[in-house]
Amino acid sequence: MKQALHELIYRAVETEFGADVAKSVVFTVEQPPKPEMGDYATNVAMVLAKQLKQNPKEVAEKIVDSGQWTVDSEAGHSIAKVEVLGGFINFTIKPEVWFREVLEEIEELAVDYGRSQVQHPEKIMVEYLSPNTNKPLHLGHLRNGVTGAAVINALVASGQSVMKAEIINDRGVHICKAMLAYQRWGEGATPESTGKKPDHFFGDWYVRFAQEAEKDASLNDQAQAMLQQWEAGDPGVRQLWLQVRQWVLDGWKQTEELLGFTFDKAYFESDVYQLGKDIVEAGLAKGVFRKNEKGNIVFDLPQEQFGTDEEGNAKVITVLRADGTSLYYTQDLGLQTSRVAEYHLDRIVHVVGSEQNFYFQALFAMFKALGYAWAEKLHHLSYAMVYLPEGKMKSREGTVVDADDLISQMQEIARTEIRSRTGITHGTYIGSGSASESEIERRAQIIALGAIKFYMLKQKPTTDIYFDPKESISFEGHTGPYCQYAYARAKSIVRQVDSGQRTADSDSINYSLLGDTEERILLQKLEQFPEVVTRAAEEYNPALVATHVFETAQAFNTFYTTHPVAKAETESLRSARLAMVQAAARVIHNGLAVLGIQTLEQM
RNA sequence: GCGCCCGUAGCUCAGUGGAUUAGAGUGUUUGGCUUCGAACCAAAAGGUCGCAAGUUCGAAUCUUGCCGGGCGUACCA
Repeated sequence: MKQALHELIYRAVETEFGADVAKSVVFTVEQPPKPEMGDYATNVAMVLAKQLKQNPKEVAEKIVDSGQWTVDSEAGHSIAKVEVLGGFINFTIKPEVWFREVLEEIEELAVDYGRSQVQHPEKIMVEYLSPNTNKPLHLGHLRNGVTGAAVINALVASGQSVMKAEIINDRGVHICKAMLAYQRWGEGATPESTGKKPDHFFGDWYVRFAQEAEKDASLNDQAQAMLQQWEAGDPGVRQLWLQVRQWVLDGWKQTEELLGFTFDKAYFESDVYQLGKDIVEAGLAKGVFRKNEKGNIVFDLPQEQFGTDEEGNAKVITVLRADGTSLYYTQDLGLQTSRVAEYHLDRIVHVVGSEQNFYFQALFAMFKALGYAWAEKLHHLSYAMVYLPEGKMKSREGTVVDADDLISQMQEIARTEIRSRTGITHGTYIGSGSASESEIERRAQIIALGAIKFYMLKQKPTTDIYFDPKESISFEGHTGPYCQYAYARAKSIVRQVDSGQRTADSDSINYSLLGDTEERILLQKLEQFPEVVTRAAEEYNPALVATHVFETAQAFNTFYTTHPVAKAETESLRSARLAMVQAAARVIHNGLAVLGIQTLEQM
C-alpha cells in the first residue's frame, strides 16, 4: 500500500511540476501521529516547498488538486479521502482494501511475517558473549548475550546469512589465580563431590584467591609463575587447566541453553593468541607499521579521527612487542583476517562492551590502513555498562549479579505470581488452576526469562542500565510479561471463539466491518512490523523491536477491551475481529521471537 | 589534554533520517472485575527537551561554544 501510494504521489508531482522536479524530490510516506489524521501521510509538499521556495500548504493543495487519486489503479480506488493538514497530505484508505491486504499477508506468511529478502545477502559473523573461563556468567554477560542473540535474529530475519561465534578467553593470569587457589586449598574437591554447578564451583576459587592474596601478596607472583609454566607447556599445569576449563564450559552450557544462546563456532584464545605476527610483518614491510626506538612495532593512529596526545603528537599503539610476544592487537590482526579468508565473510560484528570502543576503533583503523576491502564493514556493536547501586560491577570484589541467581530469583517470583492467580473464579479463566507443577515451572521460567530479556533490550544499546538487585524486574507495564500476557489473552479469545460455532473462512471475511480508530491503530502496528525488524538489523538496535512489540500489545489490549470478539453482535463481525486478534497474536509472537522471548498460550 | 557515549516528566526511558499539539512505562490521584483472563483498561496531574548562540518558513532533532555525568586513553586483557 505504501509503495503504491508513493507511486501515485510521484505521478501527481510529475503532472503538476514536471518530470525533472519529480525525480529530484525525495519524500516519505508514513503513518501520521494521530489516527484521526488518516492512515498515511506524506511530507512531499514540505520537501517541494523548500526546493521551490513556495508555501508548503499551497504546494500540497496543488498536488491534491492534480486529481491523480481517482485514476484507474488499485491504489487510486482504495483511497477514501485525501486532505491537506499543515504541510502534510493525509490519506485515508478504505478499510476493506487496507485491512484485507495486511491481515491476509500476516495470515499467509505466519511465522515468516517480518522476514525479508535482500538482493545480495551478506555473510556476517557475529561474535558475542565471549566470557573468561574463570567465573560463571553475570549480568554483564546477560546484556551482551541477549543483545547479540537479538541482533542475530534481526539480521537473519532481514535476509542476511549469519554465523554465530564466540571467543573464549581461556588463558591468562586470572585463570592461573583460580587454579592456584584450587590446587592449594581444594583438597581434590570437584563439582560432583560438592554438588555445585561447575562454573560456580571454579569461580568460587577465583574469589578465594582474591581473599587470600590480600593477606599474602606472594600469591600473585606464584600465579605469574604458573602462567609461565602454562606457556612452557608444563604437563601438570596443562592437565589441570584442561580440567577446570571443562568445568566452566559445562556450567556455562547449562546457562546458555536456558537463555537460548547458541554458537556455530567457538574460538579459544589458547589456540589463536599466536596469530597475526605475519600480518604485522607484512604491515611493517608496507610501511603501515613502524619500529620505534624500543624495538616495538607500532601503529600511528590517524589524527583526524583520534586527535592527539598531550604533546600534540599522533597517538601510537604497539602491535607487537620488541621481544616478539603477542598483544591483543596482534591476535586480532591475525584472527580477523583468517576468519574472513576461511568463511568468505562480508562483515564481522563484535558485540563487546563500550569500554573497548577505543580498542576496536584502533583495530579497525589498522585494517583500513592495511588496505583490506572488508575493513569498512567491520562493526563494533558497543553496549553500555550495567551499573549496580554501588557502581560498576567487579567480579574480584564480589559486586556482581550472577546470571543463574538472577534467573532463579525471577523464576521464584513468577511462580508465586502464577499460584496467586489460581483463586480467580469469575470469567472463563482456565490458567494455572488446572496446571500441573511441571507446567507451572515451565511457565515461570518463560515469564522470568521474558522479563529479564525485555528489561535488557528495551533500551538502545548505548544507554547505561542501572540495575538495583533489591528491586526485582517488574512484570507490569513496559515489560516482557506484559507482551506475553497480551499474546495469551489473544490465544484465549481464539479458543473461546473456536469452542463455539465454526467461523467463516478467511475468503468470506467482510473487512469493511473493520475500521474503527482502535482497529486502525492496531493495524498500523501490524503493518509496520517487517520494516521495524529490517531497521533494527541495519542499526544493530533490538530496542526498536522491543518498543514495537510493546506498542502492538498495547494497541491490541485497547482494541479487545473496546471490541468484543466472541460476543460480537453478528457472526460476520466476530469473524472480522477474530482475524484482527489472530494477526495481533502473530505479530507479538514473531516480535518476541526476534528478541529471543518465548510466548505462552496460557499464563 | 585528546577520543567516544550520555543529559527529555519525581524516577526509568522512547523520539535525534528537521515537520501536524514532545510520547511511553513507573510513581501519585481517580474510576472499572455478575459481560471474551485486572500480569489489564480508562482518566487526571506532571516537561525552560542541560545552557547559549547559529542555520531554517519551521529545531528535542543539524552546526558551534559552554556546563554536568560516564567510558577509554599504546608496550593489560
